[in-house]
Amino acid sequence: MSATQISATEEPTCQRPTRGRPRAFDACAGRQLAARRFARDGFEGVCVADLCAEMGINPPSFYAAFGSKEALFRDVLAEYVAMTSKAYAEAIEGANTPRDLRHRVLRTAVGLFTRDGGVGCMVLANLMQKGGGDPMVAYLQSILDALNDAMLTRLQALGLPLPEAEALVRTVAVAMLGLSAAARSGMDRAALDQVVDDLVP
Amino acid sequence: MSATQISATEEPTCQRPTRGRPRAFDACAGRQLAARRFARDGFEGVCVADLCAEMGINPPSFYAAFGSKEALFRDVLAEYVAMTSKAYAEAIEGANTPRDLRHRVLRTAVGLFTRDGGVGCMVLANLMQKGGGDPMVAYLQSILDALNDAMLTRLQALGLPLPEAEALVRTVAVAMLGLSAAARSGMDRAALDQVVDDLVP
DNA sequence: AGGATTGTGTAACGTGCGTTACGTAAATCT
DNA sequence: AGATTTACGTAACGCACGTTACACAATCCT
Repeated sequence: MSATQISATEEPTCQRPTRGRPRAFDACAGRQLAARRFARDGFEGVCVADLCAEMGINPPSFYAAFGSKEALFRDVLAEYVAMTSKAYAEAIEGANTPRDLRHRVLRTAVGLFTRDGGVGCMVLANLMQKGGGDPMVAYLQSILDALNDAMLTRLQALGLPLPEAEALVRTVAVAMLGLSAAARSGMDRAALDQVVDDLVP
Repeated sequence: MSATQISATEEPTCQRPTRGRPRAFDACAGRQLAARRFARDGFEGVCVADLCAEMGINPPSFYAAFGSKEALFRDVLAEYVAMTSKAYAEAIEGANTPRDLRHRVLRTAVGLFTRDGGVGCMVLANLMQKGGGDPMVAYLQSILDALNDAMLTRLQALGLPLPEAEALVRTVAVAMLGLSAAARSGMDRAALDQVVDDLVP
């Protein structure tokens, strides 16, 4: 909900105004670079100076292009959520039994977590590293809640009673936390897939 | 290895010199408080000023008593590792089948993670939040490696071939990462125990 | 060409953090 | 009592970080 949060500076497509001096760097590539770093190191683990250095720009160019560190994070997070939630939705809709849902969702998660060099989940990584009082945590948690609700609804539609469905959702959530952390720490896709098979009886 | 790292300022027992002005605060209680915060928020998520405020002291007293933030972290981490590794060793030794080992270790982990208000694992929480280049990560990883080696040895002693044993160790490691993060985010012991039962077929 | 608009580089500001200098207070030892 | 040892409180330092002022450069519109 509250999906009317608009990018602070640019629309999703990287079109630029036709007047004035053109940019000397690729802002879209910069966003991708930032997305990778935010997923790997978390919001607090990334500093603007490093991002600027990796993009080959100076701080004023960064702020002109992205607004602020937090605005950039919100942008790449929104794009990440849009992409991944679609993948999870397909996994959930395609599941025909509770066990199948568990397996499909976890396999999908592994596929997402091992993209881009195996960096884990941007949402989970930031949830795991932030303190409870942070305002951003509420938003990250709401993203997770949406996924859990989707799983719960599907499991009930498949005939699973509520208590068992909730327990299964918790199990999948715990497994995803572990898979994300393991992917970030370097475990490769083959090993993670084997772990999923081992975790889904 | 290299176990001769000695506490920067005090021996494990909280004995104090008999001369000079006595302390106006309980350093042992302060260490416990710090241990809880380091496990919950990670090394970087704790600031010295907050610790001082919670202990009711000023920074110079903190440094006189504990040496530095990092020295205090090493101290409480060493104590935590000594305590938990004993618990894990008992779980591993008491296991009679691979499935039993898996279940015992994960149950032990849940018991440890839900102590002290459900704050997760101090080692895993800090591993998950630190970047790869950090020198402290190597030490934290070596603690994990020791646990994994102990599991691997026991599994082979139980007759499990190496590839399967390694895969099972990876599965347990991933599950522990998830359980620690879930405990930190507020999942209670009953739910976590149920998750463990669900993850151990 | 000349003005308007947008981007860039240098250099700095403010804040929060870990840490410490320094003078003062409270205990023990001779 | 005086000297010595240890701890405390105030205040500050140095550094890294997010962020911005300001002057200059490059492009588009008329």
